[in-house]
Amino acid sequence: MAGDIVIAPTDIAALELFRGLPPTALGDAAALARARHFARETRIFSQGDDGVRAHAVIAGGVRISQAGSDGGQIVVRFIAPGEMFGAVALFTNGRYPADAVTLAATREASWSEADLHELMSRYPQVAINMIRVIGRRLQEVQDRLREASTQRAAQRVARAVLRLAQQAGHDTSDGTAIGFPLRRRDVADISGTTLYTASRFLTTWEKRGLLVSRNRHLVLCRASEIQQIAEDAPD
Amino acid sequence: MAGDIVIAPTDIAALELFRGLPPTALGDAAALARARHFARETRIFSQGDDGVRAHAVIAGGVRISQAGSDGGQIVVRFIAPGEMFGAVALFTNGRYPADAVTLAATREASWSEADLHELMSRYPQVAINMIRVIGRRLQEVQDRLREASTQRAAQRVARAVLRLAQQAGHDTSDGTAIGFPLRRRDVADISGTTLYTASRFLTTWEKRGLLVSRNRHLVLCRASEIQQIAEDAPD
DNA sequence: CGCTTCTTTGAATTTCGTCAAAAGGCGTGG
DNA sequence: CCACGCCTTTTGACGAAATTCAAAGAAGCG
Repeated sequence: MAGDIVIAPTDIAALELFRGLPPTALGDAAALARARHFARETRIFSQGDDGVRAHAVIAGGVRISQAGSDGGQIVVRFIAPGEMFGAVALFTNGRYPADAVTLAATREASWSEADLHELMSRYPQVAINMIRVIGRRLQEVQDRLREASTQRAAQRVARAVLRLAQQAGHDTSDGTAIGFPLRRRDVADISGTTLYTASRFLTTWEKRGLLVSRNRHLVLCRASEIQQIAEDAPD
Repeated sequence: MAGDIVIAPTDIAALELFRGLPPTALGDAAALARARHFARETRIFSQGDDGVRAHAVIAGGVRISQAGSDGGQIVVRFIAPGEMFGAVALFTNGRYPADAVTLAATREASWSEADLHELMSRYPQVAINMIRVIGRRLQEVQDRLREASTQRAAQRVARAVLRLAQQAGHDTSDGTAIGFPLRRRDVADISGTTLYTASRFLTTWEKRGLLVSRNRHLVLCRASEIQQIAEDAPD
């Protein structure tokens, strides 16, 4: 299920956490990293686990989801290549606050708490990068919170797919394709709505030619019209 | 409206951002700080402003609220004494992402971007503290996002007042009083519901004796029963 | 004492979640 | 290669929760 693999310094250089660091720092980071490979739909860690490490996706994708004491769950975030995950818990209470499950076959690297602190004290830029990454995510989650409280389901679903395209989209002949597979359930859980409501909107939009959904992969054909829906009220 | 005032190192020592620092560091921080005093309902900064500084409340309270392109707005957070605010923008895009307005007469301190970076490079613990603070807030906002998406209005309002009591509550003869004044509108905006819905629940609970609302100050009398409402479904 | 702001309460409307069931797609194993 | 089964998606009907609109009452402030 989880196989150890080698990791190249060029992989490390592509991570947001180590942006702008000198080659020696990248070498240090690579030397301290534990690299692994996971199959699709494999759990990397679970909510409540201790032994927290700082993770980053090299290739593939990860779904970070959070379940409440009641049944309800949301997708906190999807992690695309280059992004880190699970690291905030190192600085708060030492337990993962959410589940991490691969969306597809995935390569990841991770660092222990001690090693990350070592890297941060040796290269303060790592701490600065981390503040920037967490800060951006804080602002993004705050935006989503505002949307969840003030906007309707159609707008939230539209914004969610736009954000995903921004985060992990690559251009194809017929539009912007989102880099990892998403079920309707995933779209619902990141939009803050139900499977049924998300399905209704996506199907409607597909019939209008705004997007295409093929084999759990979304392709946005007319992003500007989806943007319209995100801003206006209509369904 | 805004008057400059002196600031004592003991005030600095009480700030979450400078926790665990040696006295010399506190002195440096105090020397670089700009301290000011604001009357009630005064705007400290506005969404979109540049010239970002890192702020902290010494005494009083601040409402951080965010408005979308549509009319809708939410309260992102209330800032109690000792807490920082407005600092994340220093590491992201250099513009305040929200409005900051005083809830009551308030003393605050603030640092320029250059001075904060200076303090961080001289005392790395400041950067670590900042990561911890932002990390905690990220987790808190994620919790609220999950609640907004999966729980009903009654539960969200109940959780909001419990969180506020936790954050800024002090015990009195008849229960836990929240340290700053809150209108129904404020409670609604932080619960992700409307003024009317929030009012209905609060008056219902007040009639049941779970809490008291006097002159815009909330006092939680039976926190355990409010906790019940937050966990169960009933109104 | 009058004005403004805040709060309460009622009634109608709407959105969205819930439940149920059928149809589709994909991979696996025979 | 086909058939079977499981997972995913679609679609309809219903109901409940909460927003919206309206208006009156209460409270603080000058």
